[in-house]
Amino acid sequence: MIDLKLIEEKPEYVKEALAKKGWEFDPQPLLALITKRRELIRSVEANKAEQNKLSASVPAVKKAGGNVQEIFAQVKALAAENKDKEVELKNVEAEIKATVEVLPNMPDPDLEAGAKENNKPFYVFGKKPEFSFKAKDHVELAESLGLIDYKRAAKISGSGTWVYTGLGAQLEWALLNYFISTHIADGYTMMLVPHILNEESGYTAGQFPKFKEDVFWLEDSEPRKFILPTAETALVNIHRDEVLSVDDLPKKYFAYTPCYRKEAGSYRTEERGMIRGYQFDKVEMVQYTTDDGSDVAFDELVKKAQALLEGLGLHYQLDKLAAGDCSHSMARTYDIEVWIPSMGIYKEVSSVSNARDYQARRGMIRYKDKDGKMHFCHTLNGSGLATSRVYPALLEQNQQEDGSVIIPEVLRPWMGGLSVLKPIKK
RNA sequence: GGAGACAUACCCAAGAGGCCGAAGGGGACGGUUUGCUAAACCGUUAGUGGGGGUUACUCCAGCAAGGGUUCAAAUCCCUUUGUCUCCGCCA
Repeated sequence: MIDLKLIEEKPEYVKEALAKKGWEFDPQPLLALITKRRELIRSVEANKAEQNKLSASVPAVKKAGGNVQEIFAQVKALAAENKDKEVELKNVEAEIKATVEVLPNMPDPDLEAGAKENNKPFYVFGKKPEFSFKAKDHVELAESLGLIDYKRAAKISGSGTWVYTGLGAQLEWALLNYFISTHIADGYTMMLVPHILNEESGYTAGQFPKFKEDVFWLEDSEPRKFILPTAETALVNIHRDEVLSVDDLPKKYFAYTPCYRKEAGSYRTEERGMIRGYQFDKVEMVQYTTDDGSDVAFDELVKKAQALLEGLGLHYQLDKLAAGDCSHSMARTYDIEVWIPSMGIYKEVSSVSNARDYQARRGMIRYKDKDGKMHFCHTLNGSGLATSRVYPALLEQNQQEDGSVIIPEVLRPWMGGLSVLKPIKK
């Protein structure tokens, strides 16, 4: 949520910032509502003060044997007078909220305006592997190595899914273990969270109301609940409606969960295999920081995500996203994109974002500074990492002429020391 | 899933229609005493959100949340949420 005060004080500034995200925002109607709200409050509260004063005098008047009925009538009249305005005030406040809550976060000033095409890769690790043989894509590799069963997944679930089998499952688990143990070593607190969340959690994270169609909803839960599309949604709500102490910040968490997404209509034919599915595994990092601590935290999260990929020895590029490509709730996002040889493109494996106080305002996540003053926290999140693109990249980038795939050294402890995946004979 | 009990400040807890923004205790903080610690004693300790005012200050809301009854609600009624206990079911 954008600070209402800021909109009121610098409407043009907010308007221009949102324009960089491709969002048309006309502050005038909102400003009119804010003025209206203030007028109503003034009038409604003056009336209430009058009512309170009269009511408070009742016991004394009673004791003195005065006419209490007269006071009752007066207060009743005042209340009747106020009624319409109170309703109007409520409506105006609801309207203000509805207007502001759908606005995306403002991008940081240094971001390029515009969408995807203005993203700027600014760091590259490794280089594109060159194959002296005809390279296979990851679907072919996964099947020939006996790692993944797409057919049976379709049978038991449907398209957009897969089953990790045998060493394939072990490899997936090895990746997750590698991520998890790294985060623990870096001092992050491990969390295992519920996968079914209530609506407020989606609201605070900023996924609602705008993206309600993108998640899976449970039909028979009351109130309605949804299945998390990312562990961020859970982690960023852990301290909802809390006042943290400045001494406890930053708080550093990570969680492993599968992520469930509808991905309605987004399937593209070239995105075969596990590039895009309804369910994928991800380890997610989240930090809560002070309002001046989020830039440092952001750099740390980006470096951590990079380090994970570098540990695997995979070629990737680091992208600074243009304003319009940043997530709805985010002021700033860097993507780490791994090279998928068969597709000839880089695909996102990690997205590190700084929400600044956008989520904290929605969820009333605050902290008290040394002087006892209240501030909104800043929240940040970053994947560390999603396996569903790392896995294909790993298979494809590490494939050998004989169809085998080298297992990165960091994963071997969880693979029983195995160093190479070999094709299974049919 | 069924039945019941409960929800008050940092914690425990009183409170049963006006005298309650809320007793009492603990804790925390400050002070006195003390060679230090402990103890004792004294004091402070409702945060928050929203109006108004240059300030002093003042008003409105707020006793889980949302409605209602009433001139007046922590207190009565309804709904929701959460916690606990018992029963059923179950990994």
